[in-house]
Amino acid sequence: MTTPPDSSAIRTLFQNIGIINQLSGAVARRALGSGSAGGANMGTSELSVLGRSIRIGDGETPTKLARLFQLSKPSMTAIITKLERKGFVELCADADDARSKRVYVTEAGRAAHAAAEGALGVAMARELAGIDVAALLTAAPGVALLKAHMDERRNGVDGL
Amino acid sequence: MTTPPDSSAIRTLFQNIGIINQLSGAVARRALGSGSAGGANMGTSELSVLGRSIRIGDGETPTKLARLFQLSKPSMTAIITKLERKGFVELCADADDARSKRVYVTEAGRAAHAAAEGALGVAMARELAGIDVAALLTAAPGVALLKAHMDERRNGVDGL
DNA sequence: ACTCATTAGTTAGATAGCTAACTAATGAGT
DNA sequence: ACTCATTAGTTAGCTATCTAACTAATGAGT
Repeated sequence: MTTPPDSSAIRTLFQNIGIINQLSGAVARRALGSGSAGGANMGTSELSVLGRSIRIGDGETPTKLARLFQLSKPSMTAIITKLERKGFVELCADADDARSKRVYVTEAGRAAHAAAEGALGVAMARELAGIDVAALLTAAPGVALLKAHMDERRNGVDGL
Repeated sequence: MTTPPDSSAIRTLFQNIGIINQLSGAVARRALGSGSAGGANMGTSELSVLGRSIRIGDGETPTKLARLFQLSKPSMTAIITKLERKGFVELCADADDARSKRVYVTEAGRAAHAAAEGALGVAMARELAGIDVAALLTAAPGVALLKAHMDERRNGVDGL
């Protein structure tokens, strides 16, 4: 009973997810890297952090951001340091809690985000050209379910 | 027309895929790492290469394996070197083509593979305990489609 | 008001993937 | 038979992630 009957299908699913992740990462890296079309020279994680801070609101703590993206705290430190060096975010001390910092997006950060989003959108559209988008999106609910399940499992497992 | 109307849903899909990949990688690493339950101390890529060579047949060249798993040639060199050091595979020169090598799985490799598969199966079953497997598998066709599409796109893009 | 477990952030070191560039062998075109 | 583009595999160096362990601040329990 340890291994369900569908284990082969599930293994294939995870393997395909791994390959997709790898290939899409390569596409994104190429788009953001030293791109001609407004490429802003940032990594995909940097873009995600910037995007969330712009869309939903900045002033979050690094640890909160690490949790949101399911990244370790050291990884988030590294990402924020890179963004700060580029002048895309500013780190301010939290008035109430001297342990915490708050991340704010600068104007330069907003501009870089817009440019990078544009470049990435173009690259992804090109990458997905010709695919049956409706068929592709049938995967979304199952994937979201799996992500939510694993999120829950993880939370509380180890030190974020 | 560069950015389709569903771009937000697609972005979420890719983001969820990235998180799933990361979390499942952590689960697998824990299961294979220094595991008590027959943990064979190998990485997931090593296990995949071993598994494919056992199930479908060994004697493949490293480059062929790299293509099959959509990994770069240097990565495959690293994986095979690790497997060889552990005594799980043997590398033989190809008689017909002096540039090529052939990868054969040893008896120790077969045993290690069985142990690792068992440990991983248990870990994955535990990880997925309580999930709606049928709902999960509704994602499989869409994911397979996307993987196939990106596979095709990639082939011929750069030097494998 | 002390003590001590918890939390925020960082530092150090390991790992697995990548690209670029190299060597050696092959084979196609002249 | 030469030349040269292609292919197999490796090496070197980069990047992004991780875990483990650390410091400093917080706050709950006594």
